[in-house]
Amino acid sequence: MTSPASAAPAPSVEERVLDAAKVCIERWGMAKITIDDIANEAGVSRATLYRLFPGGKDVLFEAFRVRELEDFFTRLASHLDHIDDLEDLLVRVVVSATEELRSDQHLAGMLASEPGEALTSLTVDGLPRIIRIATVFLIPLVGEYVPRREASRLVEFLARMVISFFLAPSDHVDLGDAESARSFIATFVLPAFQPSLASS
Amino acid sequence: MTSPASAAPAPSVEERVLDAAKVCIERWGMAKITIDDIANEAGVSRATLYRLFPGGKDVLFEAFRVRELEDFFTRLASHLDHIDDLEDLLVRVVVSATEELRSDQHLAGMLASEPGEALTSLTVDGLPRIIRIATVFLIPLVGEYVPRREASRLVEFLARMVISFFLAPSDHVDLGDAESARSFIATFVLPAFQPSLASS
DNA sequence: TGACGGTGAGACGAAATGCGTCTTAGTGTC
DNA sequence: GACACTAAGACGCATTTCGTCTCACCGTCA
Repeated sequence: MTSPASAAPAPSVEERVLDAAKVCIERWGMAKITIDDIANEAGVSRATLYRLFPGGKDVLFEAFRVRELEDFFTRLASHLDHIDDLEDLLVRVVVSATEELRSDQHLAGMLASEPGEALTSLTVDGLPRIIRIATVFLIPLVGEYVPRREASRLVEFLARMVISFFLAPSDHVDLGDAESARSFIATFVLPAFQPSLASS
Repeated sequence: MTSPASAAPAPSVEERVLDAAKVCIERWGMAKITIDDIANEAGVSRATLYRLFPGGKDVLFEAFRVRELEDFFTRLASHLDHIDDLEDLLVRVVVSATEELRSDQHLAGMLASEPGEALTSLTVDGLPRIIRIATVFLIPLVGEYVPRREASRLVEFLARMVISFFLAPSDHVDLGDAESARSFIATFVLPAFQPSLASS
């Protein structure tokens, strides 16, 4: 099993539990999961699970969502190398993020079978967390072009727009399309965050 | 909604409930379903559900499985027209049944996420029911070639073989392949049920 | 109109399930 | 041998689910 020669770096117990949570969620949906399901799937006792995530299901689910988001932005950031222009960077961010959202089978399944839960985690409950983690991941990149304070507002704005257009596509804007996204960003984003360049 | 001009013949309450059960099973799996889930999905009160299926979940699930099987054999029988030879008929039966089993997404999902439940319904618990319904559907066809008593044994044998080879494929026999199935039937089936033709 | 069957809503107690904490015993490490 | 970590599972409590029941409502038909 945990062969020392294996390429994988022997996942920690915490990671095993979060992986198990993912399996359970895909199998049964968030609404139907119990602590025991996750503990059994992870091959871990319930006591261990409470030790790792004091607070039970709420804390565990929060950790799960954070990890999912970190994975999301890690994949996203991997598409953002070697870009030396703010507009190009923002276009790539919204296009890649939109593409990834659209191709996320897990998310699609959640939206289909548990729309309430899924929408909540993308809006009222989840959006602050999304913005927080997006900020952590994207500030280092965006910060090269705009002041840190502005960068925060910019990342938040992008996150809101990507999610909004993902959940309710527009007839006029397609953030999954580079052309359309560039036009959108040039019109609605850059003027607000680079006023000195608005007339260029 | 229930437009009178609609082609569909206004599904009965019972059918609506069984449809709802199917939706719930696909969404959550059999292990996690509650009576309320099905009642809500069907837009029916719990009282009505108990009125229709006295005995609750067990009775409802039994009815559900029976309907699924009847659908299965109805589709199967639709592939069996205009065959006037016993061997051809048996080949078509096992090939079509195997193909249908292999392409059944619902069944595949069940086998993946709830192997215990799925296997039980194909073997220890479910096989008698499968054989019973297979007999009802196939006896009229097979009965043209062999006596009724023999026909029952033949249908049962075929059902057992199709399920066995579906669950655990063989290196030597592929009942989804017409050539292979014909060879299998000529070797193992016909000699036992048409001994007079065995040497032909 | 009034009787009647079918239904939704929901109350009810009983049973089952899930939760969170705790204790115990086992295992590997230092 | 002390120690940290864990699986297993018992415990009491809260919640959910079950199965039955009553009642009000609605459409149909006499």
